[in-house]
Amino acid sequence: MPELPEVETMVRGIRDSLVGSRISEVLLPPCACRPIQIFPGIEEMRQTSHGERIAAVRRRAKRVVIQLENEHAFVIEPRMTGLMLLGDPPDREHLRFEWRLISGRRRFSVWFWDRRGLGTLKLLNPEELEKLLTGPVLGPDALELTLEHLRNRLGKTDRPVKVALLDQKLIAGIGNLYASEILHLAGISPATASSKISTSRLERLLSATQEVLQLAIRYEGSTLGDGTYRNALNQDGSYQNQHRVYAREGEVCRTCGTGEILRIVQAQRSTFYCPRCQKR
DNA sequence: CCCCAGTCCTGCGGGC
DNA sequence: TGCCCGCAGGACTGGG
Repeated sequence: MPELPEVETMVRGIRDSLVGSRISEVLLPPCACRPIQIFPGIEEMRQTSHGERIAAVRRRAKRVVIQLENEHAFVIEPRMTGLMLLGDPPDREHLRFEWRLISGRRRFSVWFWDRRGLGTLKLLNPEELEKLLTGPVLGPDALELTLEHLRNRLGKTDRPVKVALLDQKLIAGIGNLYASEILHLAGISPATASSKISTSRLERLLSATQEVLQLAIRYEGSTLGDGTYRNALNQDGSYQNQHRVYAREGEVCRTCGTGEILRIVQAQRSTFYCPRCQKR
C-alpha cells in the first residue's frame, strides 16, 4: 500500500526521466475493468497538457504531483494498489493512464497502473494545486514535522495515537503500516490517548517518525506478500524485511526478544504492537 | 466541530 | 475441487 516512503520512491524513480520532457499525448488505455476516477475529462486534460513541458515531479503526502510549465499539475493518488511505472507493468489489463513523452529524440511513456482501481488522477489548475499543497485538507508532511506540529495537532484530540496518526488532516503521509512501525520505535502504545502524551514522548515520536520513514525510503518502500507495491521499474522494495511489528502477529519482538507481537483492530484497521516495548 | 461506521474496489486465502 | 466469504486500507461521505 503506497504510503509516504513508497510514493517518494515512485517520484524518485520517474523524476529524472520526466523533468524537461514534453507531453505529446495522454491516453486512457483500453481496459476491461471499471475506469478509475479522473478529473476533469480526458479531452480537457489533452487541451491543457498537450505539448507542455514537465517542470517538476514531486510528492505531497501520499500523492504524486507532476507540475507542468503552464503551472497546471497532474496529481495522482495511488491509494491501495496504484503504481507509477516507466518499465513493464505487472500486467496490461490494469493500466489506467498513459502519458506519452518526448525528450529530445527519445519517445517514451510513463504509466499509472492500478489493480484495484481505487486510485484517482486529477489535472489541477494553479489555484487548485495551491490549495492541495498548502490548504487544510492535508496537514504538514510527515517528513517536515516539528515538535510544535505534534503538540498542537495531537494535543487537541483524545483519539488513540495510532488512529490520529492516520488522519491526513493532522499529519500527512503516514498510513496503516508505518503508523505501527513508528509507534513501536517510539515505545508508545497505539491505544494511548493522543492528548495524554508528554512532551518528552512526543519528541521520541517525532524522531521515530523521521527514522522509520527515512529508512523505509532508503530501502525503497515495503513490498508485502500480495506483491502489489513496486518501484518505477516494477522491482520490489525491501523495507518489509526490516518490519518491527507490521504483519508479525504471534512472532517474537526483535527489540526485547521476549514480547509477543499482538494484533488489535482500531478504527477498523489492524494495528500491530509489542506490549512489552510499548507502554501508555 | 469532532468522530466513527460504511463505502468503493480486486485478488487472495481460509473454510467447508 | 470449487465456491463463497472475509479481509486488506486510502480517502471520502453521511449522520450522530
